[in-house]
Amino acid sequence: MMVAITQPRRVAAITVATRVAEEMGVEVGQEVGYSIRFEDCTSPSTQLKYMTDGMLLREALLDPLLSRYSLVVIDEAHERTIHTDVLFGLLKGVQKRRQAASTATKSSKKKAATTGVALKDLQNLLTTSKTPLEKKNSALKLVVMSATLDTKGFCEYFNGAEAVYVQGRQFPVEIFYTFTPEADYLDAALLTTFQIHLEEIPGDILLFLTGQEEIESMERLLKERASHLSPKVPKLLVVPIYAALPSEQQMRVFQPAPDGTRKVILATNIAETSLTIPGIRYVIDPGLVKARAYNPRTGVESLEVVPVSKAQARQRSGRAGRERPGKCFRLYTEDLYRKLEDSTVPEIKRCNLANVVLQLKAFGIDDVLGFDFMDKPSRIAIVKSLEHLYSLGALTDEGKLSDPIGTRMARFPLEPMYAKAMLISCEMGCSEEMLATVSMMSVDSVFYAPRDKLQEANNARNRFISADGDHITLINVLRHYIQEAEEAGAGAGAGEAEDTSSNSNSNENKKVFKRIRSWCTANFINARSLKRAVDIQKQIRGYVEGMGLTIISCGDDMLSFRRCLAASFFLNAARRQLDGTYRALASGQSVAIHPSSVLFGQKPDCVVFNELVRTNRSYIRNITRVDSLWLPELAPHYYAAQALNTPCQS
DNA sequence: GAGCACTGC
Repeated sequence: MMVAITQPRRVAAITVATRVAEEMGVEVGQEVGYSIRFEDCTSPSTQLKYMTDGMLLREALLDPLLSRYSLVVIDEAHERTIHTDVLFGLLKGVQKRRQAASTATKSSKKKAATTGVALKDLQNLLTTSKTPLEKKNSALKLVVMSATLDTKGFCEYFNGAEAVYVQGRQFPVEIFYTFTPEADYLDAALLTTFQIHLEEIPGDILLFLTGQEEIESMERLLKERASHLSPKVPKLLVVPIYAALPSEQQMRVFQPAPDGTRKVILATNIAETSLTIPGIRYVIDPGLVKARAYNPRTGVESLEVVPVSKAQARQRSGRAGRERPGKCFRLYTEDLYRKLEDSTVPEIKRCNLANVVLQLKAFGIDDVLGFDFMDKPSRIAIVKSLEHLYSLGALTDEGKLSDPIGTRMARFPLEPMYAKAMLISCEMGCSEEMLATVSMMSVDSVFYAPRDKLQEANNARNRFISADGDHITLINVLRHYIQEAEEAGAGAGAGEAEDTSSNSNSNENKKVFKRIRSWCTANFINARSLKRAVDIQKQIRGYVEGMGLTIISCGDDMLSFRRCLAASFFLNAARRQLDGTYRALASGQSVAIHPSSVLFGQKPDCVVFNELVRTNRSYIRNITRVDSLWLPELAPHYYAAQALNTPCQS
């Protein structure tokens, strides 16, 4: 039997597996391996399996007792990802069932859950548990590793499990607060940066900001001020980093600054946990973060700038003490720090639960409201998700998973609405187009539009534009990309261009990769996003075919495809009002077409959309024009025919 | 004519 160790992120699973394999003197993929989406690096001899928490959830769908594992270790549990929280509840249930099965043959039982365990304890657990675990249905051991200060909550949730404390390795970081609250934190950050630069010993600065726009404007300000520095003062090198930045530019943060130059990194939360930048001695923390918020009543998700939690503030300051002692400047008062929340609200309480509820139903948990969550989402959020799934036909009138629709939907690694769209498209003869659409919808925007080259970027996008809307435009991008990749690779698939296992043709592959990359650059396309979309497309195609369904293209019959979009996304339909604004038909709220849409300024009568983002206004994005009469025709259970057959006045 | 933190299957 194996040991599973989960991580919230893919890179973490790979790097920890690699490190452990190295220390054990084995090759990664043998005794020690990892498993993440699109990449399974394990073998029959694998005993320690590092994986993303989402991957273990997927495995649990196929093997609800996790019978291949004797021990599951949940690492970084304090991050409380949505996957971690669902795993908690599931694993408690699995423990109970396996315990019951094993106590039928054995009488004495040890406590199974432990919080915060050192590696050597872990090894003890492994060795001592070997013999009894050879038996089928033996008890499942569970270790939860968390950097949280409040272990009580974890121990209570895991039935009074014992806590083991491990000293972390970290250099001291001196914390400074402001004496009075700052009226303008950006101005304060600017001043603090130069104060450090002029008064402190060498070492790079990490400044946390809330988003791309803030980073871009701070970059301009810092560069402008730095150009006025006296020539006697060391130079200041400003480097931005955020997730949407193309990877070539992201790499700049890892290059050491030239001698006599101090690097200042302007980062979003990406530098808090996802990546570690060497050379940081100073951290500037304005104490704010842009976080996802969810209003279960309206079902609208939004991004809002909110104060960080104490745990986040500590995580940020820790970034100054990874290689040597450092300093952290918090741009708020100590009193304000004391008033911050202890920890960030778990993700499961801040987002749409449609997917979580669908997965739970697929596990056979019919009473989702009674599920043993460590932090329970609000009742209304769960009920909203149940209604959503019911509208999509995933649930029966009794609230059970419908078959085959619901069971098939749960198998797709997609949002429920996209999963349903795939199923509908197979019946409507345009599954190839829908496959491209859901793949493109599942990744960050592939259009890269830097502010200084906006016009050029828009011109590039015009080459792909469809007058019908964004979905077909995105299909065009994907089609062109795959064509380009095929021409470049002469048979090599677009997705494989980068990662070939054989070395004999690696030069050939390098050439292919280079050509594709320059095509992306020339067309202002984010290569990372598009590569991901191609990977997803391949994976979903496999799932569809695995269900015995066929992928067929409607060719140029985009009318059929748009009808299919209407049939799939009827819950996200909007109609133009007399005053030119739009009304979302399901919620009744007033929305506007986002300026990034190809339909912006086109005034279509009726549209379906995939995303509603709330900023100053509520904007809909990724939109296709449809005929309002299609809605009652294709979704009669949702739209009464008479409600929509009055033409819109224009 | 505006702007989307970060993950994950």
